Amino acid sequence: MSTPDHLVEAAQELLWERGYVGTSPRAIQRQAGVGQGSRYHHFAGKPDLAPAAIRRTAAAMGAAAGQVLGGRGSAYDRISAYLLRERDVLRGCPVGRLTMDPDVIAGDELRAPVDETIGRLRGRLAEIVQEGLDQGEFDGALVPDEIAAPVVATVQGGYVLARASGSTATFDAGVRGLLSLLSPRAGSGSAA
Amino acid sequence: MSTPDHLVEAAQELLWERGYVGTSPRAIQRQAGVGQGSRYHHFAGKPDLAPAAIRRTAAAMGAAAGQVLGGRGSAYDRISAYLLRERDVLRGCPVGRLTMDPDVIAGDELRAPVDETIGRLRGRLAEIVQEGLDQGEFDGALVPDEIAAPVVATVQGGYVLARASGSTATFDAGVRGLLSLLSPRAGSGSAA
DNA sequence: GTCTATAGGCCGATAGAC
DNA sequence: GTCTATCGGCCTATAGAC
Repeated sequence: MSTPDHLVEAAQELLWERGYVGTSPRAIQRQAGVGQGSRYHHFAGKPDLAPAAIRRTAAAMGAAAGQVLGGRGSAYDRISAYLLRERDVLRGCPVGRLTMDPDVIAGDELRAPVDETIGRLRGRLAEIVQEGLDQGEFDGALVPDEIAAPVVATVQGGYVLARASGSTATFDAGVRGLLSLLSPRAGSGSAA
Repeated sequence: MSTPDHLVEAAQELLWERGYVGTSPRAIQRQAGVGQGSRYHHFAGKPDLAPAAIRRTAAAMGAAAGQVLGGRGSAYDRISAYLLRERDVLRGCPVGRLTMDPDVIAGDELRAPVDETIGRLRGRLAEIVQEGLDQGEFDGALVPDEIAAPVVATVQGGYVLARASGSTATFDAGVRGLLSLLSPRAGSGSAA
């Protein structure tokens, strides 16, 4: 792997762990094991390195989510697969985490990749809910966009619960609870 | 108001906006409009000031949530009141936000007030869900702890969605969607 | 109880050798 | 392309005057 890639990867790790305000370019180069000159040769500064790292993280996240959601089961099965997907829960979401950073939210360059990744995820989930509605799998009163939102939010908020308590149990409880609310058996569903 | 209170209040504001790693003692004293000597007279340093600020914020949040949840309507009505409660959505949750901070999570002194506040909120919501179950208001298959979690998570995750998109619309969509899933009319509920 | 001055550290960025 | 040296800035914390 080339030096720029090393730097971007180190930046991804630190942005995930400490956010934008907590990540110094010095720490990035230290983590990447490269000198100061090398870093400045490849990147103009933090405002140049951070977007590259965020874009790469966002792309990886989007691809992983897309793969889970692109399966072949019922709508409920695919949403379930997304919610139950393996995660490093106590580390939180490398993309969603950035929204708590004022410097990320302040400008479009850093915010855009975050917004697009989460927006696409919501859109994809809404499509799947619509498919479920078409199949009579869900209560016809449900609005796809309004179901996609709490699905994503339960994951993002689940990280908050888990990190607050220091345990993944609360994340898991949230996922199970949301699935019980979505369950075709629990809703009036096609049987209504 | 006394000088220590000024400092704690300034710390609360900055911790909400920029988190622990992004908040310098210097910025706190600047915001409070006091000098360096005054600050060090009242507080030993950031590890002394931050817990005081976090505890006060957590107490205020807990009291506000308790008031909304202590109403007299049906279980659904009280959960609905909590979810629809007025919020400064784009600023996010002053308590939940802290969970994304590695320095807050690292030690018990800063994490404990956050954990207790969120834990009590979950517990209170679970009690209300149990009341709803007792009244036949909800589907009997629902587990109180597992419903309380996505309720809190939808709020916490809703902040992520809203801040990512720069709009409160996604937060509102999540709340509406979750309420539609909880609605006695949509579930099999007492009619099952 | 509050001020100013100062010490010492880390940071971001640049300059220049190799 | 990578290094080391260095400047200027902001920070945390302390010391001492008032």
